[in-house]
Amino acid sequence: MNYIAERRQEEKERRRADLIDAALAVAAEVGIEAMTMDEVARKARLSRALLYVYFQNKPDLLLAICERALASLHARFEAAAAQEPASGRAQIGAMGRAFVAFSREEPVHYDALAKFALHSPTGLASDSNEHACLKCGDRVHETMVASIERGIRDGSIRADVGPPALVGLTLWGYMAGIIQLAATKSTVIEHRGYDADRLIDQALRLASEALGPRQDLPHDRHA
Amino acid sequence: MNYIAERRQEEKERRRADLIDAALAVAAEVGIEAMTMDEVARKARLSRALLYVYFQNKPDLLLAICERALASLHARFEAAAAQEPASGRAQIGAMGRAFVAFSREEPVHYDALAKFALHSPTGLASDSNEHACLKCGDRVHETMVASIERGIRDGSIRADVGPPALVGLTLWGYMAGIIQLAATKSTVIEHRGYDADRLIDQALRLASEALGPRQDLPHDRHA
DNA sequence: TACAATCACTGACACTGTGTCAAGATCTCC
DNA sequence: GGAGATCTTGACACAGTGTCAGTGATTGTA
Repeated sequence: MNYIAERRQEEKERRRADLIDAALAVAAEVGIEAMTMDEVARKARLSRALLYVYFQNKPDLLLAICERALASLHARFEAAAAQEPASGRAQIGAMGRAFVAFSREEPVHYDALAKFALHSPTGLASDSNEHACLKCGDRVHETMVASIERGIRDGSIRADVGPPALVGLTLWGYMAGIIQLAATKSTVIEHRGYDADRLIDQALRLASEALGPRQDLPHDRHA
Repeated sequence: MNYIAERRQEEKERRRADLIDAALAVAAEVGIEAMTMDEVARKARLSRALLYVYFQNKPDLLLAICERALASLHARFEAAAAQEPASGRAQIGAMGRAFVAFSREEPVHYDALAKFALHSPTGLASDSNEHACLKCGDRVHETMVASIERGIRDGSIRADVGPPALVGLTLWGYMAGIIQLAATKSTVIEHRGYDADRLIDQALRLASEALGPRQDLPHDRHA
């Protein structure tokens, strides 16, 4: 019968999700770098071999984690946009802060993304986890672009800032770089007399000012 | 005698340098990720065990590569400052372009740094390679800060931009993020209708504008 | 020159982790 | 109850890291 295959499909997806949960749990304990396939399998109370039925290899499992991470980040960006209806620029600012909160509240997700960011996509099958990640990334990007376009329309972002898609990529790059710096080099930053929070404030403010109209109008208040 | 120990010391340093050269050569062939200690030893025509006399472990060898990378980057930054005597802001812009050139002309050095950037310093012995890296990073930072301070003095950078040290960290983070994005996600960027070069131009321009005086003065020309 | 001490160097080993496969266990349907 | 599909695993081969006892070369000493 057909509904049997359907149930099996659901069970498969459920188990896949469980395995990702197990991987996240292990990564939370020992760090994503030190996580081994064996520990993940043990945490899920399955044999290691079965893991390779659900994920091609370890990088593939990490990509599955990345997909979740990007989905979560996307949700945070949407929420950020929703809670700042004032202006497009305020939305972008809220997304910056949301990105920071994400990196702190979901460190494993964040670490997975940071690792993912190091590699170029190998580009192949459209059913791969990698492809799913790029799709998720697209959605995040679209969310940013929508707020940038809105900001240009409502005047909170200067029109000559550049093409919205390119500005979105730029801001993503800026924030990714800053957050990585703040997350991994806090001791160095403190050694220079500041701290991660001040760096992030500075970075958000500078970026926001860069987007805003050139002269200090009342509009420019909320940096 | 004493000069024997001295010669041995020199030989040791020479061999250490040779080993790093070998590592760089291997990394250039197979990528820094896939490089193995065995290949490095074979390239240097030594046993693998000897490698562990000169470097504690593989990460330690990578840190030695990072130190070289940072030294090279520092030299590029100094050169950038020297060739743009016009203004502090122009110097900073030149450093941004120098960073981009570095990432493209010394990909192995760049990759080592990008990997290094993922980890927090473990902070311990002051004779470790890690400590040497942080020292080198300090020098790079100082070079940036000097140009920022100069820019504030000569008026090419607005005085209320923030504390120079913090601005330096911010710009470093911005550029590191953008370059990583441009280097690893060029296919994604092209998929959105742009390319790595346009992203970099946009990022450099936006950052430079953020530093400059608020209204478009003639000064603002060289973005 | 002999011979001890120190240093440079290596082969072989133990260990950890990945990915694969043949075969056993379980489920489904006739 | 048994054929066939599907799920699951133990055991294996392999690759890479890090270590150490021991060999051989170099230096200082009698």
